[in-house]
Amino acid sequence: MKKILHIIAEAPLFNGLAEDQLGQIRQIAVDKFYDKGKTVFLEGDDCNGFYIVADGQVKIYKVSFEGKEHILHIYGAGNPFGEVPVFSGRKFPASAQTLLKSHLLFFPRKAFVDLISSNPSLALNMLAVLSMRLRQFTVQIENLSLKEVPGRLASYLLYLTKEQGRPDSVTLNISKGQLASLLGTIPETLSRIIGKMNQQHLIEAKGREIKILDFSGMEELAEHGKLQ
Amino acid sequence: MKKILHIIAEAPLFNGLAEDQLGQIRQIAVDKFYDKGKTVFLEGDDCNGFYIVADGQVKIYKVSFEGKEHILHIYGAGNPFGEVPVFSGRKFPASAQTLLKSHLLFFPRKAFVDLISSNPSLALNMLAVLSMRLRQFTVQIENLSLKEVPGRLASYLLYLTKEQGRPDSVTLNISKGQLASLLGTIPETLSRIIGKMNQQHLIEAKGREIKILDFSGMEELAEHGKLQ
DNA sequence: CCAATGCCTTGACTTAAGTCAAAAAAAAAT
DNA sequence: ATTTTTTTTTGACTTAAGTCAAGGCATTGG
Repeated sequence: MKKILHIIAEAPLFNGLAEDQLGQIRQIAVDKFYDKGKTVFLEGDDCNGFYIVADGQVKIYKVSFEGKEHILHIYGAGNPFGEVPVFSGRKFPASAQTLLKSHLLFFPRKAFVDLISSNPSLALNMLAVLSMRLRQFTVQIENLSLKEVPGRLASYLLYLTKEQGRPDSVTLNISKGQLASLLGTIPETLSRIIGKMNQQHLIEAKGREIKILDFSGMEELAEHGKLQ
Repeated sequence: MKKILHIIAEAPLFNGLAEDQLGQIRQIAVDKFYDKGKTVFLEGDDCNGFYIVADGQVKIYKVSFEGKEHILHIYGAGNPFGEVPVFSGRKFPASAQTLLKSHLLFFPRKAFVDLISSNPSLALNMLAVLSMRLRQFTVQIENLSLKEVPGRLASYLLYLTKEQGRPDSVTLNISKGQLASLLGTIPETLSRIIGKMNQQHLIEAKGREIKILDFSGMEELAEHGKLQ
């Protein structure tokens, strides 16, 4: 287990803060440990603070009336989540569950708000993080409303190549069922589309390993494409 | 034309701030006037500040490769927009255009960031505004990915009844074509769905005036419904 | 008053993607 | 290793919603 202070110092949210500020933040952070598949909070729960992933993986999701689940985000180490209701209100707008055994840092609402009130640079960092989130949401809404599923999948795979730093292959870090949910579709549809992309030599998918055979073809698909 | 100071004092973003703080904000606000249908900024433009609608109406939208437009938001008096890149980066993630003759207040980036740095309560207000935006986006994504168009329309109409304070009738403040774009669909589909809702005596639509005949039926549709 | 423009609706058709059911493959447990 | 369970794929079918094209309606201006 990493030292809390180290994790805090590495988190983008607290990037560039002075050492004594990091110390103050450490004071209010609470360690929490979860097994795989455990609920961190549920939509509608009262919010008494927010979390940062120290280690592991957490999904943020909503469930429809019929029980259909849609994953909004998947967060790994360094990412904060649940920070929205700290400032906007009292209830969580979505649910959170661990996908892996996870170590989370919990920041109690009141203590954190007090801290921000006396640390303008922390406030600015927080504003930057929320703005980035809004930007990502804009992209996600654009994807959902302007693109068909193949385009969304292509976008996601290209995003993964960037994140994983290899231009010609990616490794899915979630199951295909979860990926379907993240892309706003269902496993059957996703499976068929991956099959088609294979056929057309755009990709070569074997389990969770996916080779990108035609990068520019995928880019075209992500931008404005349909699959024949 | 309303006094700038008055508009500032009324805006939710600056709610609860002390008088001298409002004075400081007024110092940096710049008046801008636009005719109907004018572009305020385009996606990809460098962001040198953000806006608040003093009077009129502004749409925030994205355009797909094929030229299909999707409206993300429509903002009226009191609402800020374009504040995301002030904190997250340099480019606007979407475009903005006036729907009506509008009076906007412009807040230059640098001056505003300086102001926030010395005003923790302003920072907290700003955090609350961004959090509310994130919450709305969550709802919008949920709508787009979990509901079909009739459900999204029902949600929107019910939202309008709340906003306009009448439980049994609403007035659209935008054209049906724009409404279609806001709901992530096209005018033809919207027209057919309004027709069906009329047939089933859920609503009675005449031009931009829509009577809600069956409120609970609409609620059910918004929550988990399909139209027969 | 009538033309003209933009907005909305309707009809016929196509298609992307969902549902249901079952088989196949992979992963986990015994 | 073999059973059990979960995940993924495939097939047949249905349906929501998009496209294209034409017509109707209404608002504005000559």
